Amino acid sequence: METNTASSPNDHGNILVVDDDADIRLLVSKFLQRHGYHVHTASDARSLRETLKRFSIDAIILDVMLPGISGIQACRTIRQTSSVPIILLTARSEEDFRVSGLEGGADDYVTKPFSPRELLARLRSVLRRSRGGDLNTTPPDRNRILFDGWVFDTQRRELNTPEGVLIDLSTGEYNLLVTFLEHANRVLSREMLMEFAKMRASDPFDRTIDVQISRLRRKLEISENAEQIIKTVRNAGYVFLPKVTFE
Amino acid sequence: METNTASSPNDHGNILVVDDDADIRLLVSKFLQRHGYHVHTASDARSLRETLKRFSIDAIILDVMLPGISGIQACRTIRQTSSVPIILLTARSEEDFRVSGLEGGADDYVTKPFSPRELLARLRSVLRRSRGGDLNTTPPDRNRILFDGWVFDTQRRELNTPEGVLIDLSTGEYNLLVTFLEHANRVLSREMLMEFAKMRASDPFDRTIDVQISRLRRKLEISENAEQIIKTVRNAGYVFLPKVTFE
DNA sequence: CCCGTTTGTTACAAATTGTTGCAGAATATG
DNA sequence: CATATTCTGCAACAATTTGTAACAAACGGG
Repeated sequence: METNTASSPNDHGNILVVDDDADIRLLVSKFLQRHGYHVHTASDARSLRETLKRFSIDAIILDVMLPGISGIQACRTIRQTSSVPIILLTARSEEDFRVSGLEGGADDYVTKPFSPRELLARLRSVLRRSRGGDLNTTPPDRNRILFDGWVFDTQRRELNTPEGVLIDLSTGEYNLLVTFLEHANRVLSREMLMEFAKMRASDPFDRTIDVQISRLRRKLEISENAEQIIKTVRNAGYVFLPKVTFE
Repeated sequence: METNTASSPNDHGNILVVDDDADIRLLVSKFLQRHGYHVHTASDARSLRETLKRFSIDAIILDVMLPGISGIQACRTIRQTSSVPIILLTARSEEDFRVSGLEGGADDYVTKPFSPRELLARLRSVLRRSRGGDLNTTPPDRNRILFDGWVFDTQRRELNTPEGVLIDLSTGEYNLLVTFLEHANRVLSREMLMEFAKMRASDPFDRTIDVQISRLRRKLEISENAEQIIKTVRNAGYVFLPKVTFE
């Protein structure tokens, strides 16, 4: 078991990161430490249990795929003895896990590959709700997302321009935008985009995504705000450029 | 038998949670405890009886599916010796249970998967009526549901626009709206909608639900309030957009 | 049994998404 | 630097999915 409890100026709480991939453990740990959290790590179910026994943990970040045990199982096990907030890390195309994960007692989930910024937002939200004692009362509040002055309401599925004009999005445009927002500042391949945005299976030469991007861009250009939002990366895919703020 | 009587600052009463699924017992217990109730739990009919004998219980939350005994049976049995309020937990597609459950002496029911918020609302309502001593006089008062300024009275089956105009709904429209309200902000497939809204079995190409949605929408558009309420999700189903408040 | 109301069916219109082709941009090649 | 090659943008069209009017069947109250 690794315990990585480097102290930080302001202590926002003890977080336990559980993942069998050492890279991810390290990445997440460093990031959270920089934001004032104490971080413990564990790589399997056994060390998870031990850490929970030995330390007072405020929240757990848990990969759904652990060697030997599913994250859902782990989730239930934890829930038998504790109501500590849990955020699941799910790989793409594991929507089933996300649903059953929430049923299994998780409080929120983040899809890999995730932006640390998003993870942080979710963590804060979960901790806030946990302290308020109403973790199960309110659903995960992933509803308002801001970028470049735009406001996107995921609950109402509406998009407002910086000028406050309501733009309406088709289902496909909505799915695509959500995908970008959840993986902002990262180059997404056409393949990933199609999968995340729930489009139907992609032949290698499928240009559907290009057309959908084109349609989304047209709507995002309506604003005076001249900044480019979705940038093409030749031979790779597309990136969503603006800084994204959750909630 | 488990007894889980952690004390809470304000004591709102002793609740007995009966379910064979440990996860649900735990989830519900924690939640109710956080809201100031003493919680006892039982996993089968025998421990239910024992708990009732040993403690003064103010309300029972009872899963209809218990190993060895139907919740309805349990309900009747309890009623032979007590008039304690009972809330049934029913899985979906157990509509029969809901009806016969109320006949069997239950005071209200909640359909799984349920929001803890809704359960709490029902529990409060049942306790309030119980203390007033008029539990059998008045039907379950799951009556006021608010969304986007609209007021829906399930008892009278009436819907009022934000302007206060009364809209009347047919049975089918009522069922559909209730389904949406109980599962707001969630994409519901046509299949689920048909099942929940008690329409007759659905062939894969049945468009009945679309037509019913269309009819409901027409009534919901009467208000000046231009906001869209039910949104179509292509290839998936429909979502009810507004935030819903039970009271 | 009649009649008004509600619900189910069907057909066609409208909206959305997928496909293709070509023009133009970006990059590689000579 | 000129040209060839590859890749992307997007208009135009095709296919799919949804909206809803219009009609038929089923229901319910006298």
